[in-house]
Amino acid sequence: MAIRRAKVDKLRDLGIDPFGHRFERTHTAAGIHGDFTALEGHDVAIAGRLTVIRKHGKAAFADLLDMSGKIQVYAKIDVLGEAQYGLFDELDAGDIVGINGTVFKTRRGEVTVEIRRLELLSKALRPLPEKWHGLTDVDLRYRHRYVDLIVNPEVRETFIRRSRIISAVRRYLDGHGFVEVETPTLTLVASGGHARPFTTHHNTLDMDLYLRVALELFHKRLIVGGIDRVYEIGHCYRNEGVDTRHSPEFTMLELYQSFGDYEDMMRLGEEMYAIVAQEVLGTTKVTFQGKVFDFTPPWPRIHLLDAIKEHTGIDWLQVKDDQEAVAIGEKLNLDLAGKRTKGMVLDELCSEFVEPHLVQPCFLLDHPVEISPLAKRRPDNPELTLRFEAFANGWELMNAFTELNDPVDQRQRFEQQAREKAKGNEEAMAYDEDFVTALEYGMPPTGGLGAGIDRLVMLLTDSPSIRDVIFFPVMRPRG
RNA sequence: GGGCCAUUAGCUCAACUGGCAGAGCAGGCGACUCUUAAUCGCAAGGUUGAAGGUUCGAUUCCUUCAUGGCCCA
Repeated sequence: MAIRRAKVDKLRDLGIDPFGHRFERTHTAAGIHGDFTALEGHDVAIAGRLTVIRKHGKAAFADLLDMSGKIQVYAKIDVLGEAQYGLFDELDAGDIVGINGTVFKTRRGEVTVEIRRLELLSKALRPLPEKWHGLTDVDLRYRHRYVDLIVNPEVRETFIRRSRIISAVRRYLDGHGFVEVETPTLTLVASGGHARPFTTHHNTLDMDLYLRVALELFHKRLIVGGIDRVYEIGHCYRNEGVDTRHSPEFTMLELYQSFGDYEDMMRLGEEMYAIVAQEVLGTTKVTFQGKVFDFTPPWPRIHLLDAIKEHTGIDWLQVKDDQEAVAIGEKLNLDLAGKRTKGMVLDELCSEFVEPHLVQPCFLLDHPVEISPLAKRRPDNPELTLRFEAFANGWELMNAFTELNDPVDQRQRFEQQAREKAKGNEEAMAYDEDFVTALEYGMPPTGGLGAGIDRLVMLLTDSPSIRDVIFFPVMRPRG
């Protein structure tokens, strides 16, 4: 660092600005590789970071990295002259330069730009990590993502693909008449999801606020207001543990369609995933960590209680109360610490005995009402709801229902959730009085769907950890 | 929250059973006009994550803590 700083001073003394200005590019690295036959012998202007430099006395090679990839550049004293070659000789790996030069191919067949004019655009004061092994320490990769992006090309590819996935989702929904909306992240009540919220404080209003855990209740207010089809892709925040599939700050897609139901959402969900995979990967058969998941619609529909019966032998509709549910859970050796209600036992039963079997994309249908406080009851069995969750690889990918639009029932569901909370379920849903008021004005029958974007990106980029698809995951400060 | 593992030079890693902390790359100086992990020579680079303990002696053994990873809840 001290040496690099001295170099900066030396360059300034020579009248060279170590932190240059605008540079007009005509080509990118990948563009030159792709169009070599037409470009051979022609002049190009490129800019980027020098990642390695190989000096040979009065000539030198270097690799220049721009967002499209790498291209070799060649500096020769005969061509550049003493002054410009001297500048090149002063450069370090990591420096950012602009180059005007001529495209040619070396004797070894490498497409290269012979430098005719060189401009230093930014001096690097810190050295890049080792050129062969690069940066592998995951802690450092997340903390210094900018370095990770410079030295690990697959990281750039992953995040570019993330962007493509999200635009494909937007294109699909825009094409189906959905209106993209933005709703508050700072809220008086954090409801709509089963999670503990983050709290914060507004100073001038002197009030506590919560970061949203879901988009749902604001979207349904918009449905009440007559915006027939809405969607939002945005961050939600859940104050809970961190592992390879959970991040406290994550990206959620939610969408609501008036006059529809959960059958519409199933068709929309499977079609959207298939189309996005097709657009981004060119196939609906997705390879993830050596396994292949086939997202081609239609996905199998599995009734939740059938799956429970199949994997545990229990007929859940015969379970009368919390006490009996807990007894069943204990008999199956479930860890029910703090879980004392029918809903919590069923959740546990499901994660333990059913979800691990849901490997290929499928829909799990018709959840009991006690774990679905925002979903409409089935007309043929009011103990069940018109709800589904989509699964693949044992992961929950979507959660959707025919939305509950009866304000009286909604009020009772919130009250039931409040009782759950009183019994120790910290993830029970918060009571949102204003949302019930909205329903009292009348909400049309509506199908709604929520999906974790990060998990979709993980599947489509073959990333084993959610932190591989979030640029700057939450980290503790280094000790 | 629990278990296991890791933490040594800017980066990637060594250091046998407790006995002088080392290498490659990067960086410095020098040589070299088609290299691509360029090559060759020279010199330099360290609070071994932190604190404590055992010991004549600790990178190594023990305890606590910090950060991260994997698995479990």
